[in-house]
Amino acid sequence: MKENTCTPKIIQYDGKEYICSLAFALHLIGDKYKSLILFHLKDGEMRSGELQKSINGLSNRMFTFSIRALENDLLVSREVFPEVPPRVVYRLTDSGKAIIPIILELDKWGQQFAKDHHLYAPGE
Amino acid sequence: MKENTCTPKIIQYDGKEYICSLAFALHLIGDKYKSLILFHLKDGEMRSGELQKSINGLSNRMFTFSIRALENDLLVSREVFPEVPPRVVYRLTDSGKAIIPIILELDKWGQQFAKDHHLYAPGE
DNA sequence: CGGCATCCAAGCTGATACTG
DNA sequence: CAGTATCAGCTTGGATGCCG
Repeated sequence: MKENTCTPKIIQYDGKEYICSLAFALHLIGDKYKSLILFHLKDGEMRSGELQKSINGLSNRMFTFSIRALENDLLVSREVFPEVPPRVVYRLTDSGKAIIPIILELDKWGQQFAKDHHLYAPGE
Repeated sequence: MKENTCTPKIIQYDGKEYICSLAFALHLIGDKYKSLILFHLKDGEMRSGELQKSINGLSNRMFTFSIRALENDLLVSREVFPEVPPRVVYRLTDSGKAIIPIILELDKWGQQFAKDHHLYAPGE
């Protein structure tokens, strides 16, 4: 096997192979909306609709898709209350909580980069 | 504007809009191969072919595409030596170096997750 | 209210062949 | 050696409509 990949251990998950833990981590949270969803759950549980609306430009389809993946990957847990109308609440699991500091760092880095390169929209 | 996005400041870059610095950061490094490339440059400059071969499964087309984007985003710099055959060397810029610790954290998190959930391929 | 299914357009990606 | 061009298949993601 190749010795010069980041962490040269093959990870098998959900029928796919990842060449290293970094590639795997990116699969888990690197999608367009996944880390945004995790970010918004950092302060505690949220209702489904509330969570979806909190992310600008997130369609219902992609929200369902992303939150299912996060749930399946055990980063988020889902609780359904048997009421009418139905109520669904999402919260972070321990693995999900563990990644929040990294996401915050990434956010900070993005801020710094945007500041350094003057990318903030005028008037914002 | 929405108040409840992660860092509620619109970033404009390269003709696109990002709802927050986290979404922007993920655009810069969240692709399948970009952070792997950055990771492999962390210990110093590398030649083009050497860098490409260091990443398992990276086609020439995607390597060119990714490294061009990283260069355009000022995370990587490129130096061409006027020789025959040609020699091209890539290295991290300061912005690129600044993100390495975050990538390392992400890698570590992925390792931990894989360990916790027994995802490492047998015999690896 | 929560969320699934279908359709379809747009973008991504690998294979291959080619240039300086 | 480094990089580009073209094409075809797959994936992504939004819009819409429907169900419990």
